[in-house]
Amino acid sequence: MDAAIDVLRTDGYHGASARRIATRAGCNQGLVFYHFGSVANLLLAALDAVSADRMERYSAAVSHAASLVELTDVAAAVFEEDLDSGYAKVLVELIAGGSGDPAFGAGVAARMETWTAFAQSAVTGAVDPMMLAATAPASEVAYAIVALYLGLEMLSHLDGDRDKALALFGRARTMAALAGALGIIPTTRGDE
Amino acid sequence: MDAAIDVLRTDGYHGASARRIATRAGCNQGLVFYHFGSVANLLLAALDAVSADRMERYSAAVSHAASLVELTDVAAAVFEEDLDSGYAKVLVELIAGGSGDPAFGAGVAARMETWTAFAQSAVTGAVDPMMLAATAPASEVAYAIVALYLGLEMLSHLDGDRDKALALFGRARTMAALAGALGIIPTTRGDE
DNA sequence: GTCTATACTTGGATAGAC
DNA sequence: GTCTATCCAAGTATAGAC
Repeated sequence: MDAAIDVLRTDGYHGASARRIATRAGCNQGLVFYHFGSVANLLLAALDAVSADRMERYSAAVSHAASLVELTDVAAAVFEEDLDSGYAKVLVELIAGGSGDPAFGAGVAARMETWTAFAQSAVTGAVDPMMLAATAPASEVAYAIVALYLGLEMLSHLDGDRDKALALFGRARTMAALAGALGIIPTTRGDE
Repeated sequence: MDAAIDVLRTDGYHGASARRIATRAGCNQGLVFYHFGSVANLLLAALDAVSADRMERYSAAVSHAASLVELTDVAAAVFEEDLDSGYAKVLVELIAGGSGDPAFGAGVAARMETWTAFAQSAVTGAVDPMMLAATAPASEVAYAIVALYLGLEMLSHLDGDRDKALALFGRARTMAALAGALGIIPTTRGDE
């Protein structure tokens, strides 16, 4: 499974064949089918591993953020981690590659809901309920955040330029600080 | 080329082989290589055709929008068109599938810049320069818009649910109307 | 320009020895 | 559980007849 993640990272969905993964893992190609039944199952299992790993990191980072400004800081930090570590590529490759096969796409879609749920809880925890009521429900905000995050990861590793995306995180930070200074939003967040 | 677009739409990047495209076009597989040299070149040519087609539609729609509210309306309309017509799928498949091959990815990335440039001109045309100066430069806004648009298209055709994305466009419309009513932004836009 | 035929490669998946 | 060996399908690309 580590080999599957590694191959996805370096060779993409297209290159993630049973043979290549097995070679990377230093074992035989037949074992993929013995243990996972199919390559698609192995890739989904790899996605689960990556998701669990990143979710742990995200949860820890978000729980330490006491204000919206700090939240934008951790968002920028984990975003950069995703790009540097190649986890972003793994996710994007699977989302994109999987959209061809309906069954595989459904599996990926189900795993994305974990992330929208996480984003939603982060939003409700960090933003004033009054503010949400005046603008948009947390579920919509969460969906938009996940979509934006995904789009930024795609564009960033497509043109190999992470600076544009990081500039946006910096911009969000500035605006959050401004909103806090103006008293529009609280500078510390309440209990979740 | 029409066949290439059609195959990308129905079978995705994975299924877009020379054989299948040729079959769809009712001709022979060898012709792909005679006319385009490789499958990748054909796909890039198909992307150019789709992009030109959609750009024409987008430009016409945006030029008719006289206010930010109307701009959100046309954005929602063309977004739904993209999903229904399958153009969104073509784009997403190529972006995602192409990220595996560096050369192909570079070709796709170059074609994306056309869209960020378009988004930037739409932003500068529709938003008060004072407002931009106070928040973020048009280039950053444009990049964010393209990323969000891309992410929404991916998520929408991944889970087969366009309602969540369309709800966001409706929300943007409401907020634009609210901002206009409060006098934060002008209700009609100036010359470009 | 378009076709047939073909060489070559790679991939998914299974059977069976150990 | 892991290996070798193998089958079969599908892909890219080219050569050559027409």
